[in-house]
Amino acid sequence: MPELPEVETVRRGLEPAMKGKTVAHVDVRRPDLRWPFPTRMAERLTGQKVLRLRRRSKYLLIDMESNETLIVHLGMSGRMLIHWPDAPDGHPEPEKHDHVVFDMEGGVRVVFNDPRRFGLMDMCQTAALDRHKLLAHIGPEPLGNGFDDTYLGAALLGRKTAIKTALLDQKLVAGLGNIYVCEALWRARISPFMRACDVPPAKIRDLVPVIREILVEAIEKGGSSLKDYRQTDGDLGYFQHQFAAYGREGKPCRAPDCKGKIVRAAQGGRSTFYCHICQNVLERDG
DNA sequence: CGTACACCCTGGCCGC
DNA sequence: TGCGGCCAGGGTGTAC
Repeated sequence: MPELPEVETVRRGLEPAMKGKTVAHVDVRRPDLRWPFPTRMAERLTGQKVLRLRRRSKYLLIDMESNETLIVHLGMSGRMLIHWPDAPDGHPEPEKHDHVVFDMEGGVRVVFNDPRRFGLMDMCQTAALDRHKLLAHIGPEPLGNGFDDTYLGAALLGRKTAIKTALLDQKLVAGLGNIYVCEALWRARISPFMRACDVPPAKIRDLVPVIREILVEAIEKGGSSLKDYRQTDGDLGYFQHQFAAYGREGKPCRAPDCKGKIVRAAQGGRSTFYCHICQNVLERDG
């Protein structure tokens, strides 16, 4: 599902289609996603040039020349499909879950498709983005300078919730979802069930570079599939990465010389994947 | 404030 | 084959 690396991949993929181009037409094909679309969204975007595309956490930020920013969240199943103008049969007819169609000057079409409609869009003054309800309380970017072991140690202090749950908290660190949290804990050999405040300082020091490595690797792999971005299936390879833990229930642990198997357990209503040997999970409490 | 959990939504999959 | 039930899960809202 779209976590930080996937959103970053989408951002990079959209740049050649949108950056520096003027929005010629916007077709809003249903009234709402998770929330109603911003008022007069189509009118506010039409005729405006896209200055740049940014990302904050899992949010895609599209800055317009009008000093407004379009905020896009892909939710669970959201995609941005690009239809280039040189396609032999022109643009295909919109499909059932194509909710917003952006026609750019020059003929490129960008389609927001989201079957489950957990995605959302909003607009706000670019200068006021930091104060926007969705962005104001998000923690530091894991690939930025604000995320280091000093910060993480302080953030986990006194938190009794499981480290798995804590890392999913966007106020603690931005952009991590279920997949990359499972992968990071596996790689750092930390039990997902351990209370956040009980994670030893040495493990916290391990966790910071591990999280960075995993995200960077995932972005690089997403980037390598960008050449396929023109394909109408729009698949960015969300599940093409080689995960070590996520989704590998019952399969052998990939750690060298480890004879363990990946286990799946419910934690906070969602699946956690881990190796009970590497991650030293005894019962259910780390 | 921290913590826990229900809820939103659809498509895919599994078992009967 | 058809159908019910469950699962995926990010973020919000509510309750304790």
